[in-house]
Amino acid sequence: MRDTTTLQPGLSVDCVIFGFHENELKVLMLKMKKMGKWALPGGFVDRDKDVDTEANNVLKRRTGIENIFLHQFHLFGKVDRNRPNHASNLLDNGLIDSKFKSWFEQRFITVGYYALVEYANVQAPKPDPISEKCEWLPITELPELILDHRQIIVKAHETLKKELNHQPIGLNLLPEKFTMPELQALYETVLEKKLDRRNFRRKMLSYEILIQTNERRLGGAHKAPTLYQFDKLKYKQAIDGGLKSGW
Amino acid sequence: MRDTTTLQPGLSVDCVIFGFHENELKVLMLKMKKMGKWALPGGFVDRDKDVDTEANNVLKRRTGIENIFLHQFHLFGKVDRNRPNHASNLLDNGLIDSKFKSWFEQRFITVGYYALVEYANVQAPKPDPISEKCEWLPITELPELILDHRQIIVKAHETLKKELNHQPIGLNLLPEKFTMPELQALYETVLEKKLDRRNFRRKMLSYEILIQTNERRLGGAHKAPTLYQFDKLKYKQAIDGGLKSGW
DNA sequence: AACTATTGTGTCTATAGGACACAAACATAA
DNA sequence: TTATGTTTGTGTCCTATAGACACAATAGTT
Repeated sequence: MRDTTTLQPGLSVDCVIFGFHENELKVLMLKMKKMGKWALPGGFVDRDKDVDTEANNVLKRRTGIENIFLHQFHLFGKVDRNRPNHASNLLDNGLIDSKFKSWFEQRFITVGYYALVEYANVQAPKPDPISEKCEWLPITELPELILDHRQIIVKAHETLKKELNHQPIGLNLLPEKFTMPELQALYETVLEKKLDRRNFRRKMLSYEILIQTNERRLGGAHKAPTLYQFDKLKYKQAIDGGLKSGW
Repeated sequence: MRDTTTLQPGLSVDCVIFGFHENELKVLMLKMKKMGKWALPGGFVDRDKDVDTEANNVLKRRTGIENIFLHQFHLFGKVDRNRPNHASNLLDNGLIDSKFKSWFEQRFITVGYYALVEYANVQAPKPDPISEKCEWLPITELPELILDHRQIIVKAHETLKKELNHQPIGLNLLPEKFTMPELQALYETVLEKKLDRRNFRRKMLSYEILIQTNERRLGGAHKAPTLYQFDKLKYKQAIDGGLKSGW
């Protein structure tokens, strides 16, 4: 714990870090020591640092990744969101020193950010001193979370769904090369609904943001699908213009 | 100025209050005494009050309106957004007492909200003690604003454009009864582009959220347009489902 | 009564979206 | 080597929606 006098009082940042693996949307979470509950990676904001900067630092500290898709999506400002026993619980479980108790007892608001990262790029996520581990958890089966962190994740997911129409998110969540079925599985997972295989392909190709390689993904007992990669320039242009209509 | 000890330190709320009048999108602004610059209506958040609550209070204090469309859209968290001379300027112009100077010198973040109100319902907007007047200004010709308030308005306008596809905003910005050309003018103003008169009517009616009255707006040297009003129940359902595609 | 401006209504066409059929190809088993 | 199961790649049909545009109806003005 840093010297709290350099921190902006009552303000924190929490990051909902999304990854995609085995056809599941996952969130990077920390398991608190003793308490057993899970928490979003977060941080406190230095008085002399931008809020965005701290969000980037959180992402860097837990994943080692920099300069990746990271969007602020909501401020959670209810007065009782860390009341009434959060500080006491932290203290009782030996997670903070008693001299910091009053710091944690004050009313806290938190700024929610969501990040899209390539699952394979985060091999060994790093827990913080008060957490016993840092792991990917499927968004569909979350355990008990501290405070309003479940609500924060729900809101992040809702935002991601809406943004999907304005930003082809695949670039950030998928590896360099991927197949059309894999891209579709990502969309179906985020949107929580099935899409027609042939219509999906037609529409996705119509954006003209994909480059077809001459490689195929072998190994399955069926026709080997072609590998694609994003045309990053056209991808950026498509985002700026906004994708026409939705899914 | 309230006793600052009851306030959440370094946190404010600013409201971009949109109105529609004479085919212009307007924003309710305060003109600061002496300084001459204009500012968004804002407020400080009590330690024991929700942030949303203070945003509603700001709206109530300046317009007298309660329970109206009010959405949080962004937290502005750059460390230098009120630096370096804001507190000194306030003091030099006699707008604050010197005992509050250090309070205003701290780093401030602000939560942006935007509101949609019926212009005619705000006849005499109320200035606060440090403002000489409170008026509607056209969004297209804003004078010099304090701090990053221009940027906040731009972001609010961008958000409104995006939301327009998910929420038929007319209900909040127009009077009880209105004509189709008036509704179209609102859309054209918010979107900053012309729409085809006949196609607009067709699409708007297809939502089935309007009720046609048997009244007409007389006075023009031309065919008198029919007055419509919103079917509030269907309006709500349409919002929940999300309007199909955009403008 | 003629004129002007704007509203109300309808048509045509191009495009996009949803439902669906069939051939091609990779791995495995016979 | 051949047959089989499974999934990919491609194309068609139909409908809904969107954009461009023509013409009649009507309130006020001259």
